[in-house]
Amino acid sequence: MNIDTINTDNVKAQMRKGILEYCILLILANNDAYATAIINELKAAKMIVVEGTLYPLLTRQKNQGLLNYRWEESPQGPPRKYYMLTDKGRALLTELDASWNELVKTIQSLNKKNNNLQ
Amino acid sequence: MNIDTINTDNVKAQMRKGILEYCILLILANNDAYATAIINELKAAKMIVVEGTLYPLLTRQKNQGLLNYRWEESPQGPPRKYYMLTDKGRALLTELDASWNELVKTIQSLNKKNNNLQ
DNA sequence: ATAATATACTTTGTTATGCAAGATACTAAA
DNA sequence: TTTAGTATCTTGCATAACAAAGTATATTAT
Repeated sequence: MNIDTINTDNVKAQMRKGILEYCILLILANNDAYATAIINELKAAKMIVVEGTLYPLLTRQKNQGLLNYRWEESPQGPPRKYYMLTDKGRALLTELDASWNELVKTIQSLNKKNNNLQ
Repeated sequence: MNIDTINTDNVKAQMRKGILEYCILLILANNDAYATAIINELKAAKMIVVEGTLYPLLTRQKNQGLLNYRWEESPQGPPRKYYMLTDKGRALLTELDASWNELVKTIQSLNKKNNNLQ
């Protein structure tokens, strides 16, 4: 997914597909985090995500320049890759916030129509 | 996507992928409609969808027993396939409404965290 | 008549991506 | 030195969104 594509026409269509990416940016906007912590946070929010999904996604976002990472030693076990938002990532997050709000409104309006007629 | 899968564990994960399906059920809950009309309604809501996406999706939902259709003559042009919700489709729509609300709350809570810390 | 245009449905091939499953690697404790 | 726990990464499969082309029907213009 190209960041420039998101910004133009089909924001909501891209939002539809990008909710997981959006959630990751939201989590990282709060705190730098490593993959397992992100998975746990998503699980706590009842959004099941597995490693085979998350790792490639983080790599993709990093390659797009949305994220960076640093290695940190763990109190127990192998070192952890802590991801953090870049400026570009923060900029995209701001746009995705707007797209998300639009999507919510769109679905509200589709719902409202039904309520009016029932 | 299996209707029984949706109802159990990973509602939000399925919701993420199923927003377009959700929108179609929402539109059809309002009025029976044929494909071109559905596309226009989604375009009006700035959710770009093309024929190559919509037609297979409608067929899928019909095969799952969520939709039925009837043929209707058009004032101009070839006959139209009007889709309508089945009872099963309405039941799923009710569940997806709940899942959607949960997803909105989840993202609100991820957002709230950030606001509290800034 | 018939060619052109508009409308509508369908199919094909490509690409992307979510996931299950397994592989690799580091650390600590038994 | 083997087991258990934590963590990252990879592979192979299935699904699905899309672009693009194809098929079919009806109307209008020539």
